[in-house]
Amino acid sequence: MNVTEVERTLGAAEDSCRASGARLTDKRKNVLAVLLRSQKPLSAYDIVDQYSKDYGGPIPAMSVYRMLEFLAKENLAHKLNSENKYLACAHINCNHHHRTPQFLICGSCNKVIEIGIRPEMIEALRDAVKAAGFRLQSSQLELNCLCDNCAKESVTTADS
Amino acid sequence: MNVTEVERTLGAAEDSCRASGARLTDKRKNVLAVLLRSQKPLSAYDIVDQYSKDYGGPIPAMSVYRMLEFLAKENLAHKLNSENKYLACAHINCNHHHRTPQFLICGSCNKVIEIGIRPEMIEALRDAVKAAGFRLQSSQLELNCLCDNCAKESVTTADS
DNA sequence: GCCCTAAATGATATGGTGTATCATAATTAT
DNA sequence: ATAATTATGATACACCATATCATTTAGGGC
Repeated sequence: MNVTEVERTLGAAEDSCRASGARLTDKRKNVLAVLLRSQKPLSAYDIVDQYSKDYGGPIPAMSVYRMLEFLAKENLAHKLNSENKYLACAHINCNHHHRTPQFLICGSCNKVIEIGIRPEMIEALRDAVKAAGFRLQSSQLELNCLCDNCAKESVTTADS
Repeated sequence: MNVTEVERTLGAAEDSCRASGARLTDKRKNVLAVLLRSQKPLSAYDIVDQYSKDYGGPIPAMSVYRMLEFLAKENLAHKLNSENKYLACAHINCNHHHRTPQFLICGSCNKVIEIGIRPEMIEALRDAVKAAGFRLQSSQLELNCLCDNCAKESVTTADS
């Protein structure tokens, strides 16, 4: 995400927090900015490193964890449970109604995209779970994939 | 799983390994037995602890990781990526054709069951992923759920 | 503005998780 | 029997996550 987009998204994040009465402090905003500028999901310690590069001073890992927790609660960031990494929500700008996201994770280049699977499909999943004697609590899915780019390369590599 | 069932399942595991030319050593079998006797998924270090209780001596964590890797490759155990825990495959005995499993994880009591979602649903998921420019690599899903038992209790608690 | 309270951040310590590396033991094949 | 492969042990270390207590900062009522 380029600088302009980051700025605009941070503005939207501020609006969103103002609306919900949450305090988007400077450091929380900086952590969000680090996520927004990253092309890939980051671990808490990745963020610590990048933060100190971007903002000229260290930040305690403990604080980063807390800020990530805050951002997740405000729906400004998501946690990838399968990787223990974090990424900015892809819809901070949009006025989309917020649905639980699904993530496609490229196992080769680690690129991740956030999608929204058709609600009917989620409902079918919910039914299947119910039939097994459980209740679906979260429809956040983290799917192990290859992006088309890496899929193409692996074919090329295999052929050569 | 009771003692008799464990014995029978270990026998099936031996058959399976013999068929594939893999070596199910005593310790690997013991690790599998620990998983079979457990009602819940175990971390590698949980297994280290339980192993030393059950077999009267310590086992290096490093070895447990390697044995789990072996068991997973032989489809005798599965890894829950979202929890970094392991459980025995539910179908070692059955002659089921082996499909990629899906797991329902109770967020309250940590009970986990292994299910097989209808292939058509998996295909629909695969299509949705493809439409987003990715290819689904694994159909192993780990779904955050409540088991009916815990769901009932939480309702009761809420009412009282 | 001042004080009080609550919220946010910092500092430190600690435990759990996972892997790299090299050494040793056991198994298999020739 | 010996060599090669595979399995296991031992040690070290890096990373991940949280608990705890101290300190700073922000907001609300006066």
